[in-house]
Amino acid sequence: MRDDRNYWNKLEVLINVIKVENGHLFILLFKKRTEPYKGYWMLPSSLLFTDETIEHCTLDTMINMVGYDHKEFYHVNVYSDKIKSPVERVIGCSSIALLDENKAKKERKKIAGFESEWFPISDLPKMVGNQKEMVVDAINYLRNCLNINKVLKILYPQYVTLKELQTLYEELYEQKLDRRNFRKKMLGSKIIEKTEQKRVKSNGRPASYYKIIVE
Amino acid sequence: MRDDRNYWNKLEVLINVIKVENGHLFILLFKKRTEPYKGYWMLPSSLLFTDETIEHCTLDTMINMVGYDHKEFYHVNVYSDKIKSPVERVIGCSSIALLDENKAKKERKKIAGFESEWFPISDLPKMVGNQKEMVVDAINYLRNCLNINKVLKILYPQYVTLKELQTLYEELYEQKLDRRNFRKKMLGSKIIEKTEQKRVKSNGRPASYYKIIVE
DNA sequence: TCAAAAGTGTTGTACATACACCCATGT
DNA sequence: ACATGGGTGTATGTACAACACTTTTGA
Repeated sequence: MRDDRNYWNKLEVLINVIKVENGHLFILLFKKRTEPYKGYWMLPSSLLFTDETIEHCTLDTMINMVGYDHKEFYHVNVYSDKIKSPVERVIGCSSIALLDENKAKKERKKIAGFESEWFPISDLPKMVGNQKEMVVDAINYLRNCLNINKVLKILYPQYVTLKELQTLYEELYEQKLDRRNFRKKMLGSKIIEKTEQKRVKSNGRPASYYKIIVE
Repeated sequence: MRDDRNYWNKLEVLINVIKVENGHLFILLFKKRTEPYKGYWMLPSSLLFTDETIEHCTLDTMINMVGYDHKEFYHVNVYSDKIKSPVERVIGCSSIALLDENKAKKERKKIAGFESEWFPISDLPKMVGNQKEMVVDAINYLRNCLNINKVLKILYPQYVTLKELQTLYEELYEQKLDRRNFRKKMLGSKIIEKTEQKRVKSNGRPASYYKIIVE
């Protein structure tokens, strides 16, 4: 039992909380108020208790630190090489939480003592340790490993305009698309369906809302 | 420092060592010789030392337990919920090692005391704990997350026949393909290039060898 | 000369691209 | 009436699917 000590390690879970707004992706970061890295931004995270599952710890962090009632997470990667704290090595276990549009707009409970802000994924602030690399990994995971249709269904549980979808595709895959061809492709692929509702605000002609139909 | 104890956890790395033979994928497993799960098969694995990186531990396991000089690994997932040992929870950190065809044929040093065998990925034996699920996850990762062209380049560093490639595609994506269309697509996609060499053995007409050209 | 596997060509269809004009609304 | 963004159609090219016959080898 004594030489078990050689195998003790600390872990923390880190969450890439991601929302969409007008087709643009944003990530929720917290400002660090103590040294080291005072003033830098960081992912929401918690240390993993002995015998606790990573899933449990992630959920707990989401509720108690981030303030969303959200249960679906996607594991991205594990980081054991970079040293965040000068005292000891902590293994980082990073995941993605994809918020649906309505949840992101309304439901968050702000937690006292944590200054937080949404950042566009294309314009991240200075971040603690190797966490910027973690965010890049998470976005790549979103892009390459997750099924785009399911992602859309999660982000837009009710309805969405074609403009928003196109912006999202363009941002995610980093290429401009022709509006007319994009529309044809989306409608032809049977993953969206026109509704009778229309967007109310808007400058020019009101856009129709479409429903995402997957599975 | 004392209450740090609440955060101590044990980790083990596990490796899905995968090779290809005649277009079919195989995984290397070891037979467990002690209870619990005596006689069941398991992934090569080691406990992670304090402060050791996962990458280092994985490499070490590859050399000392598996017997290949192999350096490229792809992280798949982390498992903290299932209990493999009745005594305490160990967090499993699983990765893939894709062996190139020649290495898999020749270079392995057998390690004393470990009975091992290659199993087709479609026909796994009874396995320790939740490890069969880990293998399924790894194959899905190979299928969905890794770039197929790079995978081919790794598996076949020198040359390959179109038949082998087609078998591999069919096994990985679980669908039959038309031989003529497959050939046209591969040759048109510029990822392979005909060589002057031909396969020597073979029953019927000898197949040309093709070189995989990526990047 | 036969069996076994490799190699080749044509045609129709579906999908992607490129591009220009009309429509519904708020100001 | 005009500015703003939404919505539509057509022509062309490219990629893929379906399909049957010929070639090269070993036995």
